[in-house]
Amino acid sequence: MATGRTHRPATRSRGIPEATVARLPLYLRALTALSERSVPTVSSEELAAAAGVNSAKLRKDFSYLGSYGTRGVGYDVEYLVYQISRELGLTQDWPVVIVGIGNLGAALANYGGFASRGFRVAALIDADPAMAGTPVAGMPVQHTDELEKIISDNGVSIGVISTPAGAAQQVCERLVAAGVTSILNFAPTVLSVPDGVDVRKVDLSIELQILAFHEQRKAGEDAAPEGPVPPVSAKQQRKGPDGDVPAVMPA
Amino acid sequence: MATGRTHRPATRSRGIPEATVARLPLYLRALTALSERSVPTVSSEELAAAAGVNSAKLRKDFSYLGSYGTRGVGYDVEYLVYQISRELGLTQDWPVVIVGIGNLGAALANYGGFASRGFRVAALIDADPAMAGTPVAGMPVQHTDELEKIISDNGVSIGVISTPAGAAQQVCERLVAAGVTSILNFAPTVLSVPDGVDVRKVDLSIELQILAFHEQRKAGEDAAPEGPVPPVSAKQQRKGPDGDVPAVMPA
DNA sequence: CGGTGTGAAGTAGTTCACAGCC
DNA sequence: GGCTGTGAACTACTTCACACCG
Repeated sequence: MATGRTHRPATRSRGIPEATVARLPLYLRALTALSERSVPTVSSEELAAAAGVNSAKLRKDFSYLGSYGTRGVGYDVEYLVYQISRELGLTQDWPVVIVGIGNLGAALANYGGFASRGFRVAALIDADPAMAGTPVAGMPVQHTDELEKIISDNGVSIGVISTPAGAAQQVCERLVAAGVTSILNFAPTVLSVPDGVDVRKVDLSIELQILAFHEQRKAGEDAAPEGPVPPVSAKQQRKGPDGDVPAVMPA
Repeated sequence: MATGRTHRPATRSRGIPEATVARLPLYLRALTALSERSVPTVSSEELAAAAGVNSAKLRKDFSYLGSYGTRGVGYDVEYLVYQISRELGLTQDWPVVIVGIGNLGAALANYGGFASRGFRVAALIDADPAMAGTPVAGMPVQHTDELEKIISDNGVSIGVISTPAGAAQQVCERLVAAGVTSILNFAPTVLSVPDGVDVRKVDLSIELQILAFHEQRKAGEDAAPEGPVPPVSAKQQRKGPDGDVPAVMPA
């Protein structure tokens, strides 16, 4: 999964578990597909399969929202789409700004999945004056100087950061100062934000590293390559978890 | 957090909890930064702050890898960098292919964070013959026809899918058939794969939807807009979780 | 002392299995 | 008969708090 989060750990919003919230968009996507094919109802089993989870989990998840199904029948597709959309807050319009219009920022600006879910790209912002004017995804790129004005004029509360790592914290602070309270961070840095501001992090290289970990396991335990980095100083014993770390790197 | 995962739930790789694995790249990044500033040792407290977690969690995480710290002192930065890299399998070279060179694929191809961690982009693949030859990030884009040959010639075991949703499952199947066993999926679809293949999913719009959920809470419970979608038929009672769902949408 | 390493306690999330309703 | 909704059991993860060691 994409990863990281920074959350007030108390006040778990109105009793819906975080893990459930994270799956609602998945259900919503599956339901939307069914809706487009004019399927009137689904069972938890079918919907779970489409969303890639098991049916007990799905039923438990829905039970936090209310009793929206019909025993012996299943769930009404249109009705559930509406309920989940409302729960997620997608029945309203969310203006977002994207800061940092490099390759990734441009990809985000062009990404159709935003508009289709109540998210509206209110502005594209970049620090490079040379980009100003050049349209990306049919919108003009505006200069960072305008950031505060754009945020307040448009009532933006969600910001996307796709700048280089070095610029991210500073951009974050300006966004927050201007009134943004939710941030989606693509820059490979830990952002620090005041309480009350949510940060979600998407980190491409972290995802690959997690895959590499599992991939390595599949390949079987090969001998580790020689250990180039000695420890602080001579030590007596290093206990590896269960017997790797041959005899190479410590002592 | 980026999201989704598809894992053999048994065989939790050699006893390192999945949640810990997901944080190792974070620690590694923080350690690398310290290493570049030639800091010789860190305490769990300092490192935890840099990685954005609490120190108890960090110490527990490291305890799964082995006893790599020194009581009263902290952790040797270089040594830990090596241990975590090795644990994650980053001491070896991982050739990856990126399939689907649209905006996002191009962004990924240009992303520096891959190369710096043992990941090498072995090929860029796209279905559009018009793209063949046009270099992206200094590499030629190759046609999908070559996919199988590229995978086996380069011994690729990790594939990145950044195609449109409609093409993703088919691409996935070809990758798997050709020998790929780990997939990072950016397409907004649930991929189905045989056992033994890992899929991680990064979904931009899901992350925004999760933010919107929390954002909505902060704004306070406003009246929900009128409910445009009636349920299956007239019903007696709908119990919302604790008293929303005014009187509008059911019955 | 100071800071790691870790059992024990606490909390969150998942799965089971079945009562209850359509 | 079929399928939802949910307590109860279980598993995973986190946090506490302190023994132990450099």
